[in-house]
Amino acid sequence: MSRHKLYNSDEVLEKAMHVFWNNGYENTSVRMLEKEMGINQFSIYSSFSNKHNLFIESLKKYREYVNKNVYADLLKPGARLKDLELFLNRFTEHKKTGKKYKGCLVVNSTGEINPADDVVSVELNNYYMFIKGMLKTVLSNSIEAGDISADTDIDVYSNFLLGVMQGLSVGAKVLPGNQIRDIIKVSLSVFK
Amino acid sequence: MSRHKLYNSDEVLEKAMHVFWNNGYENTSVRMLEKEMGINQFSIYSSFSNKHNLFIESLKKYREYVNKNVYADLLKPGARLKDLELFLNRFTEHKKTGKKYKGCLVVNSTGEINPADDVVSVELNNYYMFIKGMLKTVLSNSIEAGDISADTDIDVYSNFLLGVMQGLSVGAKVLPGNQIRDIIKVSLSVFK
DNA sequence: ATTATAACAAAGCATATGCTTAGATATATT
DNA sequence: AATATATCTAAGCATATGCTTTGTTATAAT
Repeated sequence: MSRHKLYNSDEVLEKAMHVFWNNGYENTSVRMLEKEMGINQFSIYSSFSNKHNLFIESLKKYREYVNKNVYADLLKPGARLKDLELFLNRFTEHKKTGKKYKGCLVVNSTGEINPADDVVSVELNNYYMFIKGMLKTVLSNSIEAGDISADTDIDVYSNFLLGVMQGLSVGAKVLPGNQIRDIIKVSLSVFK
Repeated sequence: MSRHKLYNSDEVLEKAMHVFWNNGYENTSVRMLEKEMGINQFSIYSSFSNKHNLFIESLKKYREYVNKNVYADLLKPGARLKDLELFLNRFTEHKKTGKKYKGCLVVNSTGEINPADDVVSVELNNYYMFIKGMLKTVLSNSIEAGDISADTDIDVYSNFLLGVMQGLSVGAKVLPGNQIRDIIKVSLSVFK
C-alpha cells in the first residue's frame, strides 16, 4: 500500500539524543539533527512532530541508554557500596585522559530548560526517580551484605546520594580532579 | 567634546544579568536584552562588544550580586556552621511560596555552556573558587568556635560542601522539598 | 558661533531558525 | 498493469538571530 521507511526511528532517535547531549537543547538546530540523524527534515517532523517533542523522546531514550551503558554495573543484582564507589570514581576518569566531561544530559537540561516547561520537567523528574530507585536498591543490598548499618534510612540516604550525583555531574565539568575525589570521599564517609 | 551616556553601564549590566539568569544564554536574544536593559542595540554593542562578552560580564556581575544579596549572612565575620545550615535551608523556601526556583546562574550555565568555551569556563571556575573560599572561612570559624572537630580538613570539606551546593542548585529546581531537606540533613551530619 | 566628537534611535544586513510544501519515487493492494 | 498511499528529496516560508550602518542630536572644546 505504500513505501517503507528507509530508517529505523529508534536508531535515529538515539543519534538525536547524542546531538542534544553534545550541544544542549537551544544550541541544537534542526539542520544539525538532520545531518547527524541522517534523515531529511521532513522525516524528522513526520516521525517526531517537532523539535521539542524530539527532545522529550531523546530524554526518554537517554534513560534507556544510560541503563545499558552507564549504570549497568550498579543495576546488576546485588550491587552494593563498593560498586557505588567504583561508579562515582568514574566522574574523575576523564581527567586522566584529558577529555572534557560533557556531563549528564538530564542535569545539563535541568540547568538549561525553563522550569515552567512542565513537559520537560516531568521527564527530568522521571529520570531522577529512576536514579533514586537504583540507589535505594544499592543501599538495600548494602544493608543485607552488612556494608552499612541496618538502621540506615534508605529513603533519606538515597535522596542524599542523588543530590551528590547531581553535584558531581555539574562539578566534574569544571572542577579539578582532586576536588571531585574529595566530594566522593566525604560523601561515602557518611556510611562509616 | 561629546555627548554623555544616558545610561549607567553598571546598572544596565545588572539588568542584563537578570535576563540571562531568567532565560539562560542561548534563550536570551539581543532584542530581549535591548528591552530589559532599556538601551538600544547600538549602545549594547558599543559598551559590551558582543553578546558573548556581555554574558561574561554578567557572570562577573552575578558574583558581585550574590555577594551582596545571597551570601551576605555567610560572608559576615565569624559566620559558622549554624549560619551555613540556615543558608542551605533557603534552598527549600521557595517550595512553601509555590514559586519556581530558577537556580544559580553559574550552575545553570555550567550545564548549558559548551565545556570547550574556555572564556566562560574560566569565569565559572572563578565563581566556584569564590564559593569555596567562603566555605573555607565558615569551616575555619566553626573550628574556632568549637562547632566541629579541630582536625577537620578544611580543604577537603569545603570541596565537599561546594559539591553539595552544586547539587542543591540543580536539585532544588525539580525535586520535592523533603528530598532537598534530606540532602542538607545528611550533608551536615558529616560534621557530627 | 562653529566644529569635532560621541551617543542616540531606527532601519538594515546576511544568515539561521523551526517548520511546511511540492513534486518525485517506491511499494502493497486491487 | 493500474492505483493508492506513504516515503523520499529539495526547495521554500516567515520570522528570529547577532551585529552594523545611517543619519540625527547633544555636548565640550575651539
